[in-house]
Amino acid sequence: MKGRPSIHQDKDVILKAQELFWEKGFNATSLSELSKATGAGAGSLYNMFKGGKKELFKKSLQQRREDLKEFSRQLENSDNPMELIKNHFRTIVNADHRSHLRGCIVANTIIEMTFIDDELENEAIEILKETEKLYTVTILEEQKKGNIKSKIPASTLGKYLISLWCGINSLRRIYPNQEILEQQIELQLQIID
Amino acid sequence: MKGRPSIHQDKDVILKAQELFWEKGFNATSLSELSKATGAGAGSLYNMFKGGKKELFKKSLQQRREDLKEFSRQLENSDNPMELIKNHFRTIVNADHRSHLRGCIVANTIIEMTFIDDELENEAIEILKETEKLYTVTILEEQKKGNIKSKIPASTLGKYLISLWCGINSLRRIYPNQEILEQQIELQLQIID
DNA sequence: TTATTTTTTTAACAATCATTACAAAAATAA
DNA sequence: TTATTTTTGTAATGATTGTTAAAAAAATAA
Repeated sequence: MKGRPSIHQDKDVILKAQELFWEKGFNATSLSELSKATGAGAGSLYNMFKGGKKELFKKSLQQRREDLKEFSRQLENSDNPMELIKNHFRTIVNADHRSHLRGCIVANTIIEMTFIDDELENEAIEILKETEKLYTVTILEEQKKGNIKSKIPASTLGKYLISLWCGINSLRRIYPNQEILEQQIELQLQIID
Repeated sequence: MKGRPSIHQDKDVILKAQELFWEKGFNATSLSELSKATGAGAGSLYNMFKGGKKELFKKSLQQRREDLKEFSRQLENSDNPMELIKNHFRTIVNADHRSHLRGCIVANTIIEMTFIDDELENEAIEILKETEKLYTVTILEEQKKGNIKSKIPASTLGKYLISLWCGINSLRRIYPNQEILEQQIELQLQIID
C-alpha cells in the first residue's frame, strides 16, 4: 500500500478515547487530552476520524454495542442465561473504586447529551433499548420454561432491569462500597424471581 | 440605602439559572445564555455572585436542598408519611415531556461533576444522602408502628429508594411515557410494603 | 530515480468561553 | 449642590476550544 504507514490502530485509539470519555464525558474531555492519551497528534486524529471529536466519541459508544453483541452470544450459548444476566449485575460489586465512580458510559451519555446533541443521545438510548430487548427475550423464554415464577410481563421486567442498571450506576458513585452495593443488588434482583 | 438600586432579586436569578442548568448541566450552559435568560448582564451577575458561574450553579443546587427541607416539614406534619413519599415518586408519572427529559438536577450533577469538580459533586451527593436519611427515619418509624411489614433494615430501604429515584430518572428519558413509568414505579415501590 | 500517495507533526486559525475593567447611571448622605 | 456608594451595561481580556492548513516524513509504483 502506498503512503506513509500509520502507527496508530483505530481500535487502540478508540479504546483509549473511551477511557477518557467514560470518566469525564464528551464536553469535559478536550482534544489535547485525547491527543495526549492516545499518542496521536490532532492532525492524525482528524485524519483517522474525519468527523473529529464527535465521531471519536460515537465510536467509543459503539464499542459498547460491540461488547453487548458479545454478551448476546454468551447468552445464546448458555443453558442458564438468567444466571448470566444476574451475574452481570453482581460483578459490579467487585469493581474497583474508579470503576464505581465512572458508572456506565451509556447512561452517562444520555444524561449529558439530552438537549445538547440528539444524535449522540439517541445512539446511547438505542444501546440501552437493545440491552433491554436482550433481557426481555431471555426472561420470556425462562418464564415459558418455568424457571421464573413471576407472572409480571417480560417486557416490564426487561425495563425494570434497565432502571435497576441506571439506579445502581448512580448509587455506586454515592456509595462506592462493596457491602452496600451487594445488599442493594441482591434486594433488587429478587423482583425477577 | 446608598447606591444604585438593583433590579434583580437573587432568588429570581437563581431560579432562572436553575432552569438552564437543570436541562443542560453546568458546562454546556454558557454565561451568555445565563445572562440572556436572567435578564442580568455579565457585570451584574458577577456583582451578585462573586464566585461567578460556579457559585450560581451551587446556589441552584442548594435551592433543591431548600425544597427538600420543605418536603421534610410536610413529612413531619403528615400522619401517613409513607404515602407522602410514595406520592413523591408517583407524581413523576404525570410530569410533562420536558420534565421527563431533564430528569433530576441533583443526580445529573453527580454524573457530570465526578472527576471534574469535587465541590459540586459532593454538594450533590450530600443532597441525595440527606434525602436518603429522610426516607430512612420515616421508614424506621413506620416499621415500629407496624405500618410496614417488611423486615428489611430501614437503612437498606432508604438507599433503595435513592437507587430507585436515580433509576427512574434515567428511565423517563428513555421512555417519557406515562404508562411505562407508572408500571415501573408501582412495581418498584412494592419492595417497601 | 522520480512521481504519487498517505500519515504525521506542528502551527495557525477562528470561535467561544468565563471573567474583569471601566464608565455611565442612579440612588443616598452631607 | 457635591461627594459617596452601589448597580448596570458594555467592551476588553486572555485562555482554551475544536478544527484546519501546510510541510516534512515515509512508504509504494513506475
